[in-house]
Amino acid sequence: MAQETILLVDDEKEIVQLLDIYFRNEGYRLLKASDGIEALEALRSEAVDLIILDVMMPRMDGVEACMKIREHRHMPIIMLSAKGQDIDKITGLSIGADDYVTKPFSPLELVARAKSQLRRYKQLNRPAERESGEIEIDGLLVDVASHEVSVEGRAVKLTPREFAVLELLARNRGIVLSMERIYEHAWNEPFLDGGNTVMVHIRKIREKIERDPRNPRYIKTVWGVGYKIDK
Amino acid sequence: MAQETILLVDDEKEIVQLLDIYFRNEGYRLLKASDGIEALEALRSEAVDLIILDVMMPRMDGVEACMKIREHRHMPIIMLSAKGQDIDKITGLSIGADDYVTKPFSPLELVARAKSQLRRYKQLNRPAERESGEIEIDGLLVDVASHEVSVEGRAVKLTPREFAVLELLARNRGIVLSMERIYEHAWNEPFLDGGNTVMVHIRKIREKIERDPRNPRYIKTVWGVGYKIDK
DNA sequence: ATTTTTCTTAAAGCTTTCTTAAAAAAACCT
DNA sequence: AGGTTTTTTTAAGAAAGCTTTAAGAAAAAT
Repeated sequence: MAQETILLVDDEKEIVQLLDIYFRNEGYRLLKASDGIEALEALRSEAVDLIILDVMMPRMDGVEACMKIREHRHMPIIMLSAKGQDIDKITGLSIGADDYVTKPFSPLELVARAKSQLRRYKQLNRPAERESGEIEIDGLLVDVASHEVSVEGRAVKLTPREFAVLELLARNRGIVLSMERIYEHAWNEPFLDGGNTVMVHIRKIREKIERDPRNPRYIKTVWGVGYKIDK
Repeated sequence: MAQETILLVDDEKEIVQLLDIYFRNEGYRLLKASDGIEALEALRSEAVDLIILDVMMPRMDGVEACMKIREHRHMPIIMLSAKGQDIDKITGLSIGADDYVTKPFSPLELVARAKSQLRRYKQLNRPAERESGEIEIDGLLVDVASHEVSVEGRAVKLTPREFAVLELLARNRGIVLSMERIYEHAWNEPFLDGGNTVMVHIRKIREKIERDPRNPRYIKTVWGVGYKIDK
């Protein structure tokens, strides 16, 4: 998955530095700007997925920057405001921000809110991603929406991981997938050790969907390479 | 597909201007009215697919407008309300809005909810125009309009939140909904912490509608994914 | 302002799932 | 064929996820 970029706009060095650590730690790319003008410039040259804007800044404050950005861009914006800054006044303006956080705030909370906004934004951009909800292979039916699998009409209960592995293979019919690729896709984390977790899962899946696991009809072993479902 | 039309009713210029950008960008036609009276007029002369109504407006407020519209029309209505305005009532029988967003709202969230309502109504008008305001599942009756629920004829009293959760699941039969999605839909706010509030609510609902909560007939747990009601 | 209801939080207990390790089987290579 | 490597199979312990309870906080009703 591509790394997401966050633009943090604040003139207070300490805050920027602090948040830099937190967002980096969560795997985001963090761009920095210290006022509205800089922010607008940064937006011209970089692809940004989310903006965090402090309200109080020199040259161009957060409110103005927010409205300017909104004229052209629709990525989520989170506003940072100080306690005394009368939140109601800011939020009442309907400047188009998506969330508001008051200082002093917990960095973790801001990270959580940022994540939440990014999640929603991503979903919005691909709503019709019903990825053809169902995959049918011979007599094997994989229904992503309901998370159900059936073989020749008989329902089969798979665990989350098993489902992820089977779905991956089913979506890539005819393509051999290495253990690494399977692991990294289905587990969503790097494949480090040389464990045989994936194999064990394949075994479990076969046990459930194959009539004769020794002679699998669906998930074929490609010796020395990986697994695949034939086209 | 023909362009869909949204009628935005709000007296606050900034909000209208802001949303104009968003909905235009998403490919909708946006009509504007600044109070309930104008809204009703607009409805007479134009074909509208969805209405967004601010609760607080001069001349005729959103609540009254909503009720008036409901007398004649069957179309999705989303209310913009301040926090603390009896939300349960807004989506309840007397007022009859389909959804609501509280100010200050995230434009992205409003767009997402608008899309969701449009999708729902389109599906409703196509296969079998059966929105008697009731969803029937096996022996479970969910009355969307009056917010009443009964099992095998016996009335069951659910709290507003419980109802929101059950309604969401009932409207999405056969689809697994994650805790996140359930929370964000039924609570109308971002799911930040990893709390188990949703689970506790599910438990309460089961206690009320299931004969044997351990072996639920309606709300099924999908391990590691979420909850669903089977189709 | 008080009572009642609803919601949230936290923790304990239970169930399911995942991982690990090791032995057995199969495929490959020379 | 014999040795080597890779995959399959098993089983048990560890980890993760779900359920249930209960008590306090918050919200709503009176």
